[in-house]
Amino acid sequence: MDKEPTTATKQRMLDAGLTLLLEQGYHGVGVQAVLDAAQAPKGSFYHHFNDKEDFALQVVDAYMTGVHAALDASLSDSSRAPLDRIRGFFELVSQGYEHDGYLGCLLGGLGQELSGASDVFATKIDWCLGYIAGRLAEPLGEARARGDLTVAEDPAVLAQRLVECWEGAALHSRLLRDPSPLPAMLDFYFRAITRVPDDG
Amino acid sequence: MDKEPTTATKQRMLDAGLTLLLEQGYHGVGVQAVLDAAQAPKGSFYHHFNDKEDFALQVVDAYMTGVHAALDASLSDSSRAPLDRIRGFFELVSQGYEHDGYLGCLLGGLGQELSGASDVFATKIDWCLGYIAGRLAEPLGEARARGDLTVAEDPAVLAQRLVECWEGAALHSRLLRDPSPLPAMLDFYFRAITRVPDDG
DNA sequence: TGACGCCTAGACCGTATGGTCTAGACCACT
DNA sequence: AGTGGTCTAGACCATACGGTCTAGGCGTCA
Repeated sequence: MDKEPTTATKQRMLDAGLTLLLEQGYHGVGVQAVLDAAQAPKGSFYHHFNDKEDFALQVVDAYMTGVHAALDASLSDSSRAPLDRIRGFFELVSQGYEHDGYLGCLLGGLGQELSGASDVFATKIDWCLGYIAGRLAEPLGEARARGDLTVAEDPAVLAQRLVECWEGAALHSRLLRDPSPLPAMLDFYFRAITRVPDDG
Repeated sequence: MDKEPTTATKQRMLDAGLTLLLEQGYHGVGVQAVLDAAQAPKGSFYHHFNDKEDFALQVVDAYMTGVHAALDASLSDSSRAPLDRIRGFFELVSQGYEHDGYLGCLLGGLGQELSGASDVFATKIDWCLGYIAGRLAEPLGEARARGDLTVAEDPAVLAQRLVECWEGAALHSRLLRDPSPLPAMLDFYFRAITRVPDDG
């Protein structure tokens, strides 16, 4: 972590960028809008960031900082069963969505918008989602070792599916501006990999 | 179907729009780019469309025309089991994705990009995805009636989950420019609602 | 106190954008 | 032949965009 200290102005711009990019997307947000929201002049923007793309990438980094924190907070709690830890992670994430008015996931949003035209973003977002899946694979492996799972698939693969499912539910949540698809999808996913389905 | 006949020029613009919007998104595509791709002058664009938003909405309609065709073609084949018909639908959709270079789903793309700032688009895309889910609910209901399902949930709810799962896989496919998440997700989903998982 | 580096400040620039406007080609109908 | 509607054609406009540039405030260290 040999990062420079990140001045207050830069942090304000990143914070504003997080909100604005989530709501309006990359091309929907002008540099000026970030400046206005962060109460900063243009000079500061181009002092701290090479260009708009660099800015957005750093916003993604800032977003991932929060994700890391949520992952660490949830997955390390060894008093809970592995699958419960995963659930805890997504509950934290959901709380973040609530705070933003249920606009879904920044990674999904920017990924959809930019990955068709920008390899840089496609690679970055894919890496981020893959990282999350990688972290979730560990408790999934634990769960399998404990015999909690009723499916035999590689935990890494199961984790990929989980993240994909979540992103799909997050899109629906964004369209509805409503959280309901999120826990519904989690329930569906966990039932799929654990309990034998019951047709009662 | 009391639609006006849609001139060749208008159709060229819609076709170009489909490709361009899928690749670059709404804000990433200028009207001029559509004009160039369709070899049409600006006058034609604003003759056939009120504005850029109207154009994009009509591109979505054109996209849905293809979806309807795929739904009709797949779901009506009563010689196949209901779940096989659903699989057939997504196989057709996948072929469309292949044709476009695995850029995912236009509905997911525009939904993510625009639904934060435009209620019109949010509502429209949600309606489209809901319509697809509605169509898929029928064969799911049939499957349940036949005893093919091992879950008791409402077919409409299961169909919602399916569409969400698919959109999540389509995003991953787009990021990777690779189809592999699509059949993987379908396998996961169908296993979840049918066969008892096997830990062999 | 002078010099240097970091950061703020905002005027300014070239370009591309969405959208308008007028002119005219083409076709059907009378 | 004349007329009206549909569609093509592209010059044109105001604005907003991403990005550059110079100037100045401010703290630090010699």
